[in-house]
Amino acid sequence: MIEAPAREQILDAAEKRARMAGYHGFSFRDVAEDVGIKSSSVHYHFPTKGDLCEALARRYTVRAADRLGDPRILAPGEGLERVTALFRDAVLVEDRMCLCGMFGAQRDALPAQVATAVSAFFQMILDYLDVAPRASRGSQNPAALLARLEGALILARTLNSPSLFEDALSETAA
Amino acid sequence: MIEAPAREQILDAAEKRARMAGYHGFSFRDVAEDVGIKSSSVHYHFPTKGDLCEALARRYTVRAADRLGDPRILAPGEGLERVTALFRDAVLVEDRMCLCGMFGAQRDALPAQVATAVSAFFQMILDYLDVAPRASRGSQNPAALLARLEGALILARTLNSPSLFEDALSETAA
DNA sequence: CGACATCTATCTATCGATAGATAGAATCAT
DNA sequence: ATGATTCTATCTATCGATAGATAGATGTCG
Repeated sequence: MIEAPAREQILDAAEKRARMAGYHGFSFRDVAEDVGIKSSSVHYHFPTKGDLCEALARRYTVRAADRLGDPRILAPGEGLERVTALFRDAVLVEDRMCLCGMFGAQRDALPAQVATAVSAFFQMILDYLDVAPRASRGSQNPAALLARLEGALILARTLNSPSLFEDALSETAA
Repeated sequence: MIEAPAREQILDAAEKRARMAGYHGFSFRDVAEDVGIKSSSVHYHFPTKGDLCEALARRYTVRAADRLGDPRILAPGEGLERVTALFRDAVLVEDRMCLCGMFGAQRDALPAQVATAVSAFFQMILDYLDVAPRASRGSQNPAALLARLEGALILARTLNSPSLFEDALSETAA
């Protein structure tokens, strides 16, 4: 069993915690204990909390973009499906909030470097949906879909009802 | 100029901060300084942070319900309009996140009493939309609208674009 | 009425715990 | 043995929370 590099383990632990409790809801010590090292070692890899959370948001964005792939080569409607799948996994598989949805809600309380990285995530998704072929003319505007996905995540998790996530994505009442 | 009761001033300050930074993003001292008293005086009115934030969520729910009124006496489509107006004011007038959207995102890191009060807010809105007359048959399912509003709030604020809020509410691409 | 008691709301001061962050020694790997 | 990494140890600041004192309003009762 090959150990993941410490830097990645730190990011994994920090992402998990940030997606549960938000920027101010976890500490260097929390992350260090999760990984099994000392908090000063976390500071070695990420000098400040802003650095750590900026890296978090960037990695989150890159991973999402990788999974989404090139939007120009998709069948009509598939872009929408792929973005939806990202958020469906967050609630059904990971049972966590979207990292950037969480940070975005707290944007007034974030270091600028983190807020910028979070903006980049949203812009990436919006651009992707804008370029991806639509299923029908005028269907699904990017901002509307993304907003609904972020909100559905909050709703389904708060009311403890994963099925509410799907409800919130359908046009007609449940 | 009649001073508002200390309890209300405390709730006002705490709500403002909670809607900017989340549950862990503000302290008793922050609130106390905003009001111009000592943190121990805040504890007098709200013994624990859970008590304070539960009161926050309850007041938030009552105020929203008051403003929404009785859904049964509304014209078709007006319920939807009224709920939308609530969130539009949050982004355009108050420039703050929805308190319960913020807390909901952090539900894993909240005292149970707060999480329960937040659930009650969402349930109140969903019930309201469910009872209010729809504009057309099968139009707008409650969970979909509420999700989109919460998400639109996050999106518009993160990307620093109030107009994105309206974009996210329209069906067709901007 | 006047004296005593209670209540309300705030204060000062402090608690133990934890926050983010840093310096410098020790250790590990190449 | 050099550079990368982790450690021990510590700092300052702040966290939520509590204790005890106080001032002033209110209430009770002889």
